[in-house]
Amino acid sequence: MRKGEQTRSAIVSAACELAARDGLEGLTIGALAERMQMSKSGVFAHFGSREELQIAVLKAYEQRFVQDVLVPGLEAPRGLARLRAIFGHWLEHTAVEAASACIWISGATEYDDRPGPVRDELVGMVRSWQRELVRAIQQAIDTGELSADSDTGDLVFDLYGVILVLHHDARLLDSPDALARARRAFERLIGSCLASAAPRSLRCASRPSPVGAS
Amino acid sequence: MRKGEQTRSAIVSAACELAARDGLEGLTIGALAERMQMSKSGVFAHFGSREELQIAVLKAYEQRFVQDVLVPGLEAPRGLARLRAIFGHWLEHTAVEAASACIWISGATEYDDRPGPVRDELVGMVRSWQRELVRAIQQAIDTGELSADSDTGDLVFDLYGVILVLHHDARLLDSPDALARARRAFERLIGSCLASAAPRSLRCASRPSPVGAS
DNA sequence: ACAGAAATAGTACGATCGTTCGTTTTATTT
DNA sequence: AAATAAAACGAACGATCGTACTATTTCTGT
Repeated sequence: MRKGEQTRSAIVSAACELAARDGLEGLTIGALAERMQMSKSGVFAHFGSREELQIAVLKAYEQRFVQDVLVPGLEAPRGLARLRAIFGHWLEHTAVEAASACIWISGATEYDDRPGPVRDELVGMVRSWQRELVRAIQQAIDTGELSADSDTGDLVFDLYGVILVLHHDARLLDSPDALARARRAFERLIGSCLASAAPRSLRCASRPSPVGAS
Repeated sequence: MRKGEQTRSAIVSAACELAARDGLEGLTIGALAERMQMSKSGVFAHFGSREELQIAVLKAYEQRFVQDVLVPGLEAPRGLARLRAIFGHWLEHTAVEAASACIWISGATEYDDRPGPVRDELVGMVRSWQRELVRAIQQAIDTGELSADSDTGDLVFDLYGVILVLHHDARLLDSPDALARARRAFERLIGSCLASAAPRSLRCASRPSPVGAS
């Protein structure tokens, strides 16, 4: 009963790499078996269906994502520092993994028109992550660092956009500037939500000069 | 000699719809033939290979995109008005087509790790479109409407991010607020680049209250 | 209307897909 | 060490993939 779980997790690990390259829909049991130097049926037996394999990959990815991005972020104190830390790790996760794609992002376009258990799982994970972001933002509002009239939904929307376009430009367009642009975009977004000293009616909009990102 | 081109364009048109649902990699000649009520070989003969079919779909999409977004945008006078018009049409194109995906966006994640002629074609189109955006932004700087120290590359990056996250949230998450959030994000981005009366050193960042989008 | 060309159909191929089933090997427990 | 359970294999299934080939139909120019 122990050997099984061991190889199963090895299979899932290899499947994550394949799915990062070819997408969850491009993940095939045959290719996975070859990579594991196992028979197709041997691999298949661990999951019972391809869908179960895809869901297992998604769950493994979420676990790693949380471990890489959220957990280290939670070490920073509540408020703007934590929000910066979380987004910083998210940026790094996205940029470092410019070599291997994010299956939440590739899965988004694969499954936005494909109902089923895999899509449901994916949507649940993304929603859960966005809820986590809302919480971090709200805490930064509660500490008074971000302005009280900041729209948390809008800010999550904007932050997610930065990650998506970073992923897009770095991977598809091979843009070497993408990470720097993403950092500046983040700083500008935060800057526009800062609870500044000036009353709102006196404020005006401008692009802040680049400042060191966390 | 005429019937051929006629049915070929009908095939491409149908292929666009299939590719919007299943992605360019999910597009199969068999499904396309069935939808056209033709034989596989009959469809195949028009292209010679699947890759050629995919490229034909990409070209057709670009043509429609330019017709829907750029051409109507060019009717507005050079400068901020034109930039607003172009982005407005782009938003509409993305949101209205929330029913059918953008194959540039889905293709980005499909081909960012898959070299070949299809990817090359896609990258060329996206780069070309981003160049068009840079031009529109530069004109808005030249007219003095946007501040001279605005980074056109950064702004294109940010605008693209807004479109990507709109596509993401509207289609995967079924978010009804996505379009409104995208409009606000655009207004904020433009606002941060406006050549305001105050000298740069006196400016401070803030989220502008929502204003009517074009 | 007829000849020639263009367009479509039909059939088949090898490959790969996810999946099933019975067998054999390997690991665990008694 | 023997008995039992778990795990991996091997072969085969029907389906579908893109593509090659030849035949047949349909269009087109005269």
